[in-house]
Amino acid sequence: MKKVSLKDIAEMTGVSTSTVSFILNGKASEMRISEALKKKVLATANRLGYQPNQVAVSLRTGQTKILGLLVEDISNNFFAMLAKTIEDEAEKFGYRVVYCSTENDSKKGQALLRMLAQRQVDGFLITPTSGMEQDIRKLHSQHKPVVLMDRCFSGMEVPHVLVNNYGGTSEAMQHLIKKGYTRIGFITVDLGLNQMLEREAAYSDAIAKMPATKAKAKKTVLTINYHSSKEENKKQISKFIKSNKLDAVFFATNYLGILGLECLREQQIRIPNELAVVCFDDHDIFRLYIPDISVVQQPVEEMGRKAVHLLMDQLGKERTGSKDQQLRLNAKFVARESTSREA
Amino acid sequence: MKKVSLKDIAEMTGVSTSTVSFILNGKASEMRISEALKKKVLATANRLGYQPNQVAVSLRTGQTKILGLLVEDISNNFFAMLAKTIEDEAEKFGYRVVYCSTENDSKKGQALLRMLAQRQVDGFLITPTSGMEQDIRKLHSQHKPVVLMDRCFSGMEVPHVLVNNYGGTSEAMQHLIKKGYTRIGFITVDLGLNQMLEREAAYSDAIAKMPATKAKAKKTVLTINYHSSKEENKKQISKFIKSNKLDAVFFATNYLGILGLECLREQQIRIPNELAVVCFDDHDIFRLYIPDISVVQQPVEEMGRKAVHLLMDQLGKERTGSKDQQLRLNAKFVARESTSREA
DNA sequence: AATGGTTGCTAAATCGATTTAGCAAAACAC
DNA sequence: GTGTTTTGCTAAATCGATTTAGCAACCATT
Repeated sequence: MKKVSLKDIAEMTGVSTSTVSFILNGKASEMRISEALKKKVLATANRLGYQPNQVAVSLRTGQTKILGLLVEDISNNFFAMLAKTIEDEAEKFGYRVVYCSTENDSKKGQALLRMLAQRQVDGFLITPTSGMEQDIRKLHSQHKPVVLMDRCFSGMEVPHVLVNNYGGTSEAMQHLIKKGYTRIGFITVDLGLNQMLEREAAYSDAIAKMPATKAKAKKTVLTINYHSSKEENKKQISKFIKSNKLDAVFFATNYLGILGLECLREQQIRIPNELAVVCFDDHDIFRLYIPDISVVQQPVEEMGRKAVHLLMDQLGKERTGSKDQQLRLNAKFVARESTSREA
Repeated sequence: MKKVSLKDIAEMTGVSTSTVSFILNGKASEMRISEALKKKVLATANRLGYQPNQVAVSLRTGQTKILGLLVEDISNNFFAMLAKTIEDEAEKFGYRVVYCSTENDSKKGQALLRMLAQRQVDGFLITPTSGMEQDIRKLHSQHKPVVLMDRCFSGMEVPHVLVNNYGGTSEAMQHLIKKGYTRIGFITVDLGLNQMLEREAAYSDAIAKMPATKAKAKKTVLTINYHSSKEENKKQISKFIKSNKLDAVFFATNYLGILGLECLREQQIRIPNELAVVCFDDHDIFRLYIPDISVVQQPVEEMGRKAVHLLMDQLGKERTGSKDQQLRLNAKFVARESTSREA
């Protein structure tokens, strides 16, 4: 059982490949192919189990019907969910998605972008890392359809879908302050990503605006080194919490929060009585933890869907009303037990 | 800035496309291309930023250098980890991996298999669902390289990498029995997957062999409906535990365990004092939970690597010593707090 | 000067589809 | 019976690479 090509069917039925192609692509009547011949060709195609070679189709049509999705780490829940919604949404438009993880390594990111370009993907969906700015600019200048997600570069006119990091963080900070926490720390990561900076800015502003009665409130930030070992980072976190006598801590992203929980567990620090915890970005772990952890939820599905739509706009799939090419979606604070200490 | 092709370079430098192709593929000396010309072509290729069109290359060479990976659900941690190791390992052999999730839907699984075949992937890595048997047989009979992982069909001669489900489960059961638990329940899912059946068989055998002193020990199994709602399933679990007065429960796979934790949390059942918990397959949540959950760890990395190796063997990359085409790797029980009640 | 061997490069086929332009035969018009 | 249309189909170009077979031009040999 070898592979069956158009030519095989053509030879079997004694017609030309053109005719077979027309029939199989539903252009039989348009091309005035007789009903009898159509039936015959369809039947043998079916019998032989013909499956068109997409590689050849792509070469000829110039379309692969594939989108490239570049995320930080596909095994991180946030990106896995994002990938899933994107895949489902893209399918509705007849596109497949191939995912790649950059692991925050700009060399790897560049290599992957190049690889996707060589594979002739029809469009790019990217959660960029700091080193990718040049490459993305280049893609965009070559008129390749590109959409950025979750983060972007200031001053870049590329379409993107972001989250209202500032608003979500502010909301969470208000909650902590209202609950009477005064020594609130902020733990972030040194990737220079602008969504992290926005979250930190909201934190700083919230601290600065704290009622004067709580006079001693001060900005207290720990910036974790992304490439350090887990153990080293846990040590840092525990030292940060203890030496600053914090009563609450805000983690800027989900893996920091998870690492934090691991650290608190080892240090036997009780949540929320000894320390309140909030994390940006929800996760099964936070929902299931005892006590469950207050979080700022990101609109993952909406982000994925909107991103695909922005890309389809560029691919000429003119969905109705494609107005703004740069979106910002709202994040939502969800209060749970981790921020409600017993009176 | 349009796309640059071989032909463009050929015209710019005044040579034929053949020559350019030879040079860019490192066959310059083999084809006795003069050093001067080689330099010139390389220079202009570089200057124009030439990137070969992989679609064309694939069509011509008959190789896409792409492997298709079909898993149950890429957002499930186990499969995400598996995908990651596979991706890394495949890269060493010059292959890219595209992942797809079947979501245990055999229709979707078939559609994905067909799609991957049409895209001319060079090989398949599959965690099959029960409905895929026919399709996989067909692939194998067409001499397409295929490797199954995690599960397989009895009597199928397709290469695969499995886990010693029976051994891992037995080990966990011994542990529970030694700890004095007597009313041990088993919760599985109705997908008819053989790895689940093996785990259940180990459970049953362990119960049957329990010391006679613990006379009342009886097989107590709940089979969850995969497609039921989460709420319905939680209700089932809670009823199962209460009505059977269980003192320990074994979850056959990670999402059941996670669902179980959620359920126990809502029912305010304390672990391990009221109920001991063990789950097949580790997860961040189990490691971080308070108390942390005893699990049977699967050798994910090893499975991924071995699977790629089995596939490479079929692709003729003759790694040294490719002996057995059907592997079974050991699972390891890890005792944690969830199975050690206070005396 | 004829022969043979290198050297350095190219023409053309090929992979498997799509699509444009056009051809022969039949049908119709008058 | 001749001219025009319509019908039903096909030849050939094309996408962008790889690769086989082979052609000139030059050199060396006798």
